Amino acid sequence: MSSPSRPFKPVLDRLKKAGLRPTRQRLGLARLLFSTGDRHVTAEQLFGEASAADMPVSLATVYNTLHQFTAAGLLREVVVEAGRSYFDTNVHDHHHFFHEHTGQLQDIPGTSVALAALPEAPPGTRVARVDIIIRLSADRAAD
Amino acid sequence: MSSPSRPFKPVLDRLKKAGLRPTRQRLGLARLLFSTGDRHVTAEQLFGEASAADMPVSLATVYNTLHQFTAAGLLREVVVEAGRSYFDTNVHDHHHFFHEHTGQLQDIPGTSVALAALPEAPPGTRVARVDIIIRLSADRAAD
DNA sequence: CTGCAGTTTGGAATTCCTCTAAACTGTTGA
DNA sequence: TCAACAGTTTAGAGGAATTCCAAACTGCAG
Repeated sequence: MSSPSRPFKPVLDRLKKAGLRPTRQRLGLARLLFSTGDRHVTAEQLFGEASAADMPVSLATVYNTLHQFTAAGLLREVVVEAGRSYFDTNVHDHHHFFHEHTGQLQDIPGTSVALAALPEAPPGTRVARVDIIIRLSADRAAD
Repeated sequence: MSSPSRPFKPVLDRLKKAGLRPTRQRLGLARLLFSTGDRHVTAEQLFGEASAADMPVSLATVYNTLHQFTAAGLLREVVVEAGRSYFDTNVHDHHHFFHEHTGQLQDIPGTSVALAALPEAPPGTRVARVDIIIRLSADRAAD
């Protein structure tokens, strides 16, 4: 059988804390998102996984849920390609490799990238976040 | 009045060098793009400017041209928001402020931001580019 | 001037995503 | 337990940005 609620309570609690009613759909999507380590998914991908797992959910709900989770701090949205949003289950401070040839996004281990200097924010603004994306292409043969 | 070909030959030459036939449309768009210092434009914006300047050009051509210029190294594409591409006339090594509240993109002066350490590229890949985007929000009143 | 490869174009098509109004469901309180 | 309502879900329409397409156009070599 399926074992519905494994390391599940934490997520359930976080949903409640965020004021999100723990519905069948949200719990199902949360399980897909959070039960296999860090992930980077698009809405379409997650929708596909849910369908494949016979978890009836509409695409609109997948979008709603991803945005609600993001607002609640359970996910982080990463923009690397025009016209496609990735959602990252790792909400800690970190940056990304983006494989341009495959469209794959990958976390960069915490400390191996850092800013030497952060410029001052223009007057009237404050830094909301710093995104660093290292774009990778397939290696050309040795020079 | 309008003085059609001021600091124009350089662009014309660059187009030729890139194998792009210097057509009416491409020259016109190049003038809009390159005659007023560094800019960050979207396709729709540029299309609007061309229309306003009585420069007949279709939206499809604006898209084609922006991509061809980018491929030729005259422009650089910057992705900060899902579903909208900015094209930057500054192709030198630099990074960006992004004003989340206005959608405005702004160059960060060359040296005021730099990486302390660049992680090794995963096997089989090489670093194509590093994008740093500092996202700004409106300053909340003094803490 | 002619011919053609390279360009441009309007409109249809596509892709992602959001909106809407109606149906549904967790929770609360009697 | 159960009614009732606010919060959710949903299918499909709607929308924004971008690409595709096939026909018309235009630099440029000869």
